[in-house]
Amino acid sequence: MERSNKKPLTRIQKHNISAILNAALEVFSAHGFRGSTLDQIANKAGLSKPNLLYYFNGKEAIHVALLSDLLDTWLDPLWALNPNGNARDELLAYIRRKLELSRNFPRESRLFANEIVQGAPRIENFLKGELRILVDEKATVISQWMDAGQIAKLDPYHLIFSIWALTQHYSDFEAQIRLVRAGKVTDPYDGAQSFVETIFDKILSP
Amino acid sequence: MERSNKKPLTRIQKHNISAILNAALEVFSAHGFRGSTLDQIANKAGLSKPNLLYYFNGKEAIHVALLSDLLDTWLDPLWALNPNGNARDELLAYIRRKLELSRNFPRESRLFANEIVQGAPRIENFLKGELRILVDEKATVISQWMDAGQIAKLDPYHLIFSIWALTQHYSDFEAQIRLVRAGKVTDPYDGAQSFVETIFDKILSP
DNA sequence: AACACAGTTGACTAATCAGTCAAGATTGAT
DNA sequence: ATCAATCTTGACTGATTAGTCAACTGTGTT
Repeated sequence: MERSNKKPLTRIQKHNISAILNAALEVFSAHGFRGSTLDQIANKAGLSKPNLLYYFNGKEAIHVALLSDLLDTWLDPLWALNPNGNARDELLAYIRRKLELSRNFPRESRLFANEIVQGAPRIENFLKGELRILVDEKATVISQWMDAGQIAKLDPYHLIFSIWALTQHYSDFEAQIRLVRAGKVTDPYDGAQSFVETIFDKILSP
Repeated sequence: MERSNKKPLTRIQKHNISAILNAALEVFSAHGFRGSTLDQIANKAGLSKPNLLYYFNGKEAIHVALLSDLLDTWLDPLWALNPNGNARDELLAYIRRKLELSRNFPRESRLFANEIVQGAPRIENFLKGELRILVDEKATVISQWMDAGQIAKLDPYHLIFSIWALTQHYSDFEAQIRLVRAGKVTDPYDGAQSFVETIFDKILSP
């Protein structure tokens, strides 16, 4: 993550590292990696640029730290899908968790989106490694639910992608929703949960 | 669009301007505005950088030219939604057009996505102007269809957003789909059309 | 109080990149 | 073939930006 590999962090280190990561998340998610500057990040973190580089070995290192923090969080909701639970309840709970993640961590979601739209150069290994294995595993579970007649028969992969698409749309394309609904709606998430749950309820009906 | 406002374009102008726009679309959609360089674009277009700047007044001008070409195309499928047609047929046709646009113009779609994810700084006026008016108009049409009992009652705005989310996901997040399905599936659009049509058929059922 | 180490910074460097310019090459109409 | 307009480019400039460094200040442990 940062410079050292020895354990104990001082009070000042903890404070500054978290200030840097928070500032970097703000800046990277809004402007992309190339569009962000160390000065912007240092500024937002309340540090000088050399001071920022005292804690991280470079721009790339900050970005990597953010992404690896993020990827674990990203897997969690899908991990929690319980093969022994009720199919519809489990999937709707997954959808709810994913939507909440989008709502509560829009900057993280956009950081991820920026990365993917530009071809996922830095998280290729995560996508075709950990994520792929998890998705395969859960797609199998979903298939079994479908075969047992608990939910409608659909392509389980496309089903998972559709959940990602719909839930992340509200954070990643928030600017579009906000501007198209300008004046009428202040919170882009207004009505999103009930809408998404309603349509997936219909989609999953056998 | 470019330097002059007098009419007739020479053979060389036509050729080079289209080579530049094509190269720029390739580069901007893959790396974002800030992540792209004039050298990359000039290179891909087979021109020297000064020569490229002979045709366009700057990096920004190329980007603006691409975006304004794109925005018209973007409105078309929604424009075509016919208030006097059959609700379900019209909506499914819209979904099909939108998915085809994603499949046939993935670079354009990603250019747009890059712009939105980063807060839509350059197309704010389009979003809260033309697009907003069109969306309001079509949302009203959809509401009337719902009131007439032709399709299920849902929030028409969220319905439109969900169509955008699902269809654009296949081009904008293509890298994710490709890597998660690596080895098993070569074309990310495989099965997409039938999946998307199936679920919207269910969603729209009264 | 003294000292070692953690933390901080102004002033740099080197690289990258958008954009300029003046001079030269090509084109096509006559 | 001539010539004016169009087209092309090597060699620049100036701005921005990632990253360095040596010198300085603050902290907490004894």
